[in-house]
Amino acid sequence: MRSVSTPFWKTGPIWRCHLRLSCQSWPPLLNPTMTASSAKQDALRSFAVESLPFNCQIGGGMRASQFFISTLKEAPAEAELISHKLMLRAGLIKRLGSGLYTWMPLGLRVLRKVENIVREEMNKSGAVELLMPAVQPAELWQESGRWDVFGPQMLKIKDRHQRDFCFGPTHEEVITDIARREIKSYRQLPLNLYQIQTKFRDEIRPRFGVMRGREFLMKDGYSFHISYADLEREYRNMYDTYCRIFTRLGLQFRAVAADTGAIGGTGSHEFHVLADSGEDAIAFCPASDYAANVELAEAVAPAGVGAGAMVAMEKKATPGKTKCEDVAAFLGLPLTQTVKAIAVMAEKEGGNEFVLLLLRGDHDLNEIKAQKVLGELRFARDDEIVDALGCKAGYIGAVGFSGRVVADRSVAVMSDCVCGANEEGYHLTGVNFGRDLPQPGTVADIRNVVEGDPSPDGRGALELCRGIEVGHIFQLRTKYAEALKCTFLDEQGKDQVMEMGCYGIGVSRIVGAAIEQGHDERGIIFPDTIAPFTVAVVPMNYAKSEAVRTAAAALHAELLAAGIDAILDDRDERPGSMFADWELIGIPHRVVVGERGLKEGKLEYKGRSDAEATMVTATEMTTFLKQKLCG
RNA sequence: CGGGGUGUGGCGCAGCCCGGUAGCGCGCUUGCUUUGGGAGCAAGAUGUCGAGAGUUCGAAUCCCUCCACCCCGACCA
Repeated sequence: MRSVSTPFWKTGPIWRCHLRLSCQSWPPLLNPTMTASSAKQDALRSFAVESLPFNCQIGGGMRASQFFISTLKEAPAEAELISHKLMLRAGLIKRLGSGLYTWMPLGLRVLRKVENIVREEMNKSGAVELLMPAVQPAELWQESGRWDVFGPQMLKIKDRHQRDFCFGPTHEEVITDIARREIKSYRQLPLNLYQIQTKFRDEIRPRFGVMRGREFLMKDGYSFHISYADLEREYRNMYDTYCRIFTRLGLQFRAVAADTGAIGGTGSHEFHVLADSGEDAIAFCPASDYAANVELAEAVAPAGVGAGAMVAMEKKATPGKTKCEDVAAFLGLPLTQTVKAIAVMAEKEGGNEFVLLLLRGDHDLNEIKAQKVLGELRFARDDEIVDALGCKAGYIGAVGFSGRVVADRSVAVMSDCVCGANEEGYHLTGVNFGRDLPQPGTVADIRNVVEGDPSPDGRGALELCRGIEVGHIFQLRTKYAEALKCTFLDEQGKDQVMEMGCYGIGVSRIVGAAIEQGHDERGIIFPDTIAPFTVAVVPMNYAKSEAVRTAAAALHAELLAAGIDAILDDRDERPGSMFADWELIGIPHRVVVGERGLKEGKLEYKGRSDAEATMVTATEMTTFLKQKLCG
């Protein structure tokens, strides 16, 4: 709120400081008598040319001495995640407040490259770009009913007349308002509008740098249709477009069937960048296109039924063995033959009901699934367990228990299993449903899927991985169109509610996700398509060797002419520190220009992930690099 | 919001228990030497010790209040 209520002119000293800084960037214009080395003047000249507005962020050549590079040897203590640490160390971002980051020049180049790829592919798909206000009046949100529903995640602000506004966390309301005002006829449909814009969500806990910032850059698109069939067609078009975008970004990703969550509507897919640090667990089937969030993935019963009862039930002493793993090891039986009983209290009219949930020893409870069966529930307290079973947790089981039992599908097909004896220090072996205890009252899917489970589509086994959600597409259907009366006249001249889809991409999050996926002990490894610069030209002994200076400048110019985004490191740093910088920053290709190689007419090439450098004839370097960049 | 933790120069940290001169490494500035993997020597600059109130002759250190930030949980691009 402080930033909102403090007028910018009261931040005078900072403001003036910026002015002074920018003046210093322009000495050739303001102070022509300034003295500088010829190399530096050269650099300033090229900086001035490249700084013209029509040649803005991407493209154009750059010299390292004039670019704002600030790398750190040690990562600030605030960062935990590898991508966050590397972004801070490489100087791509600086933190202003919790979940608020400045994109430094180097980082902004990456962000803009991601943004441009998203924009190009969206344009190719037939979507049309527009830009909506970040600040939105409360009335629209009240009309859709979300002013109160959205909750504290929405930053609400007041203007000088005490009128309510919010800093847009999303734009369904605004776009639907545009559509209802501007679209009158079926002839104007379908239409897909998108924007790339800053959103603000007052996250409960911002973390991981730009991966979960409060202010972030998002591509959000919205489509309008005369029929559900046409929405489905466009949804498929966006699905394909998203696949092209993430492929071009050089990311390993997966489209995942998703819940529709708070935004509502039916059909929905999330796009996840695969990374071990991802916040979401994903189950997928390599043999088919099945993929789902682990919380949602259906755990089907193992194929076939168990072998049937082979042995008699026996009570075995298992002193001190309370975990399934320990019991199985102690008895010399496989973990998959044990059954764990989890005691919960399910909410019921007129008090709670004590329920035993049965899971195979190697499986974990999925509380969301269990709640779908039992309603609201919590774990039972120790005293409640003793009351119901006469025994403390660790040795409990369903044998002799007369209350409600919910068994997971995979437990229902087990035989000769091991479970607690409801007596401290004892377990039962050879337990069979229908013989030693009644069949469970309810059989349901109440566990998380595990690696190797059959895919719900029956086409192979599931594998697990973790992912970072970078995109999400929804079929909104008529949720917002109805609330905001967004209608059109059909061919019969009848009023119809529009079908809508919405399609989001977390542009700034992609930068973090790409780094999670591409890094090593030396730093970031950017894909060619989004690296801040594609090639670093690194001269050895730049200040003293005219041959090196000439060759480096010539190569730099040649690369730029060939359309390759190259930076010339004219800082005359020591070689080790230049190498370390470019490796930390993640520039994918490096060319070293040194007197040693020049004597034989050669330059040294090294890809960011290559173990060894390659000598390349100087005259062939540009061709060589072009091939590298295509392949 | 619940739980855990941290605030000391640009970054990483020590000092706090046991009150008395604010310190180290990196970075920065200047000079000389060095120049194919984060150089060496020398000289320097940079701190309202997160803020406020209190105890005390004296507070980075003890007490109180507040703030900021980070980490673990429920939300989401």
